[in-house]
Amino acid sequence: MRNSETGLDQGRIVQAAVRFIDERGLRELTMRRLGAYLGVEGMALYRYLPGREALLDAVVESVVDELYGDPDLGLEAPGSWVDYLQRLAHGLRRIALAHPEVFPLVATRPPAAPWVRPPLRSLRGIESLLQVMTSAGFSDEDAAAVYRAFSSFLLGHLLLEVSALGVETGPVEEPEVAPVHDLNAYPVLRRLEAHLSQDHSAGDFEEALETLLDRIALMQPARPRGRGRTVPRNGDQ
Amino acid sequence: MRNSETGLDQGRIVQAAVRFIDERGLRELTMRRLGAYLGVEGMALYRYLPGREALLDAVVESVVDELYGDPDLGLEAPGSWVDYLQRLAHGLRRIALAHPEVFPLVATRPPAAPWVRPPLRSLRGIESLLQVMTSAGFSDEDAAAVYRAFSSFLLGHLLLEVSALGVETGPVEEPEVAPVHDLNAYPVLRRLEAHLSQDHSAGDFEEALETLLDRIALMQPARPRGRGRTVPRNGDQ
DNA sequence: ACCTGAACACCGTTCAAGT
DNA sequence: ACCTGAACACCGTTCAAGT
Repeated sequence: MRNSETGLDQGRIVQAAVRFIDERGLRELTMRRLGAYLGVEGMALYRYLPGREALLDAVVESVVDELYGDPDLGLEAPGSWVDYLQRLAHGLRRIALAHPEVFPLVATRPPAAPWVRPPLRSLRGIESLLQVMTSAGFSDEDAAAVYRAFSSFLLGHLLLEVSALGVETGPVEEPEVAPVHDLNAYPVLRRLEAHLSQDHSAGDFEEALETLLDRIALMQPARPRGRGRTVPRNGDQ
Repeated sequence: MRNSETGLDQGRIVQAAVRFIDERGLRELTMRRLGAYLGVEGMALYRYLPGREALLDAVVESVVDELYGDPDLGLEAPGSWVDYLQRLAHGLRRIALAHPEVFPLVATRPPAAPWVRPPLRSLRGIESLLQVMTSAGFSDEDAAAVYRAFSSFLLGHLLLEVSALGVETGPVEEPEVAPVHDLNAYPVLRRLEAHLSQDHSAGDFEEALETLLDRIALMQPARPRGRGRTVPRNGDQ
């Protein structure tokens, strides 16, 4: 038997790294500390990974695979393209909220190819999105445009939502006496403070997603395969 | 005279840091290297800045101030709210493209308050946006919603555009024999590769901005002050 | 086969000492 | 007043040595 209980293992290391980041934040992650976290000397990790950068890439891949690997999500057998995009969006949001400290990494790691955009980083995922859209009758150009629009929608919303959770808080500590800038100089801000501090993320996300899907539906060709979406009637039957 | 020619200075240091990042990338920026870049010993920087984190914050602030400080942009005397939001969006895009290595920092630095969202990071900027929207007749709730929608729009588009430029490329080097994953396993991707690698960023940005502005226009109250925008006629006169 | 210890070149940061 | 040198506690990474 290779690595039954005690032994290291690439998968085991990456999984530990994800947990470590979830618990203590990205900035605390150090090869030596991750080693200690695993009861080992840090230098031992280099038997299984070429270095820190490779570890971070593996962390991102592992977290994103939670999405594409989950059969419950039904990304394999989507009903309609609307259905598919909705599941995909909600799935990614679930990941972002489950690993708020990891998500900025998903969003900013250098892409493998220029057309591989965060946060849908995996070739598998991109392939399946394009597959779904083109099968639904969208042209190649439109499918590519949908991919771009969808990526930027997700990136913007999820990064913002996650950063509102207080991510990147570094070593934390120190409430710091007066981080409240002088609000008196900004009357409108002060008046709207209550509105601004309310959390609208879930609702905003749904609403913007709906808008995006409606916009995509307008590209849709005449007789789509499985539309499953009521779009604002545009004249013809 | 205090720091005429040779001397250090907080402004001088921050400006040097911006240039350093533009030239060699964020990951290369080190207190010691920035010192050397300024002809000084690195430890000398601590006379002017409390530490590295503070330096990064100052870098972000300085870059964002290029926007709010520029009177050409006309953010001070906006014509209509549409005009204002357009100038703001294009101004931020100009910044992102001018400093692609700095922008991820603008996007991911921890916000000063929970309602201060990247990339519109400055209280001054947020105040003026809210001021413009409420003066145009938008309710407080709607003004806050516009602020949120606008932030996530900008964050998504600009981060994606900038990351496509090859940001975060670390120490660069090494084209690495085969970074092209096995495209044969992904037929749709392979077929659409040409479409996907085309750069649509400018057009996509304009189009999405227009859509967003239209969506905002629909919140607009009955008799706006300076509308300056033709919205799809909604029934009444 | 797998981990450790020592080592190297680098960090950020502090502080006494130089000028 | 302003910068430097030495020092400290930490990095990532390599590699010979231990078991």
